[in-house]
Amino acid sequence: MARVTSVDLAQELGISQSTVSRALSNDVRIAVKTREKVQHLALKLGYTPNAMARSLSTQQSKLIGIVMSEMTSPFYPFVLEKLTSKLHTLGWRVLLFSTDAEHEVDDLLPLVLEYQCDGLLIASARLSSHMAETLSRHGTPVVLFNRYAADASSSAVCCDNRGGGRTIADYLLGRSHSRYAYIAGRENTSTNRDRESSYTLRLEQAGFMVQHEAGNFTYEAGFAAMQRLLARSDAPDAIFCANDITAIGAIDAAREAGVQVGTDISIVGFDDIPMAAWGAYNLTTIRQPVETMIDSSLQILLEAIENAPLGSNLRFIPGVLIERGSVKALKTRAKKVKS
Amino acid sequence: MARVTSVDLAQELGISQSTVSRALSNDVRIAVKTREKVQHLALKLGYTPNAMARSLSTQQSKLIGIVMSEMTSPFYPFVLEKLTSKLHTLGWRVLLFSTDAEHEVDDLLPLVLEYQCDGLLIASARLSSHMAETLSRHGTPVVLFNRYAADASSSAVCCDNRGGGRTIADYLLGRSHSRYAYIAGRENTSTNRDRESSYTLRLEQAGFMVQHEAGNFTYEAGFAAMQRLLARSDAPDAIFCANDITAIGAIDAAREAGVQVGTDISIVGFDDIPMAAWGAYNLTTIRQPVETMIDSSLQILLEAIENAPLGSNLRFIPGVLIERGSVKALKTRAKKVKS
DNA sequence: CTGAAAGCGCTTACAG
DNA sequence: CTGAAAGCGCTTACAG
Repeated sequence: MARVTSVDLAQELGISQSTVSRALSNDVRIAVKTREKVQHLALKLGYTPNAMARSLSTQQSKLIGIVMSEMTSPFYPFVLEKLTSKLHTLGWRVLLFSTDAEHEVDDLLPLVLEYQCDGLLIASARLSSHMAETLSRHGTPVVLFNRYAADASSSAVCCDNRGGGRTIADYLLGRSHSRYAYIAGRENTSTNRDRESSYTLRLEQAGFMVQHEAGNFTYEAGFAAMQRLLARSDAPDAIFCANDITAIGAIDAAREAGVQVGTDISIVGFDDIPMAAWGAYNLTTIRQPVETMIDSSLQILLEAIENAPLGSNLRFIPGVLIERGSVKALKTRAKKVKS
Repeated sequence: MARVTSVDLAQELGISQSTVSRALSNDVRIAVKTREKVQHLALKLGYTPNAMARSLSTQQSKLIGIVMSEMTSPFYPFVLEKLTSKLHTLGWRVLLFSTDAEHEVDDLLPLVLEYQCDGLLIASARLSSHMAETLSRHGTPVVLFNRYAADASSSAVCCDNRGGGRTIADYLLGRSHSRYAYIAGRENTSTNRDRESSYTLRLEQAGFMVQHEAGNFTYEAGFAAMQRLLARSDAPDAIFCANDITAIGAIDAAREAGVQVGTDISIVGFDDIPMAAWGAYNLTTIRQPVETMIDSSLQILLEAIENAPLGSNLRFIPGVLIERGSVKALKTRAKKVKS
């Protein structure tokens, strides 16, 4: 019942505890026979090193804190899963914190700090500059996933949302629609802002106005926004939604109203979550380069842990347009588009 | 840069470190003035207690390990989110481990043990009896979420899958279908077995055979299984799918083949994930009592942590049938059913 | 190659 | 109410 410690091993073997420690850590100069003896006994007795004690002594916890909200939206679980399993194989453990999307993560940080996380990854939550500063004072590197700080003080890796917005605008323009709209995500996110502003700008350059409907990245919001859009006298025939879930809600609303998606009207999403490919939706969207984003974040974070602070690092990774069936087909006599 | 410790506070204040510790822990007999002085300084200097040191000293980490696979399936993220946020408010932190569903969690356990988790929650992964034993030797309580060990050696809380299977059989029988089928999940899970066996048994009692198609809890498997089913000369008109995602795949396959779900054919799922309510699917299903399951698991686990081992504890919580549109309407002249 | 010892930052009897 | 001290279980210079 009482856990076996390195002292127990030492006593049993009649050697010093430091020797046991070295035998187990496997890399210091040590007699092969001693090492084998120790490791053998450790195995036999089911010895498990105490990570807390080790951390205290080495001053590193081998813990990465992950702060995540919206775990429930289909995009993030995938991220979380990949992140954890990659970290595990690299020898790190993850301490998970969840928060709701509206709030900044300030109240969580003390907890992260108590557990001496060696690094911190924040997905889909905001970090006040005050906290960014606390972290840097503690020497804890942080990288933001899929959003970036207004002041660019923290490292971040994002999908190139502006590029994506532009791509979609061009794509839609190429199909000669007449009225454009955007169904938004939460307004205070860089993700939403970047997607919208780039899309809108491009369309305006081409001489179109774009209608804006509020949303919050959810199915329900997409559904409701679409209903409002359809109720207008100047209902749009080309709609870019802040993310896939929103687009799926919009599609269901359109259908319920009897409008044919991909024929009467075009709807585009962003993310390429699995549901986008489901038969009922067949949604044209921008695929987020998740794997690359994950690898990138990890690389930046671990690098920062190794080599101490090295300033902030922003990375924008381009997504790719996935053409499916929710956009009207290209007309042969389409009007010419400049890009 | 160097983190401030209780010794720093003590020196600054000219008092002993033990007094600082007591002032901060907030509950021992201590002079009010001293306490205030200490807490004030702590705040000012941004002191953060070191949880590693505390754990080492108190012999409890305040860490709960959560092992989860299939994080990517829509059911689990919700569970994970709830679990973490509830644990947080109760003063626990969560150490997250992910594994793939096929494997047992044996290789992860050493890591869990190193970090001295006070308790362990395993969702959707199997635990070998050898490991269950190791855990109990270490005195680490464990509860399985949504599955149970064959030997019932570990505590577990599950949805009452057998009850659910029966409910669905009865419901379907009440609508007078003529040929029944089951699209399975992974065969080695208690969840799949319980849902299928109870469903099948009930139907057989009523004099029907049930066709079985293989699956693995995924959209793709549901889609493919449905295609196989439809290709048969004796294609079924009532299909229970191991979970909602499978059912959704099945619906898309049916539709693609031109069969009307809810009219020509009935499809029922299990879980009630958000997508089940989406307009395109409108799936009749059994709602898992997730909140209750979560509360129950937590209760059992935390109780076991407090009061040392108290044997295993199995809890089955009934789900509730959510009627939507994927099942044929009740015929007035339906044939009589005994339940 | 091995041992004795200090130290990581706390908590908590034990005295006073 | 406070302090001195031991102890939690490791790692890692420092000697030898």
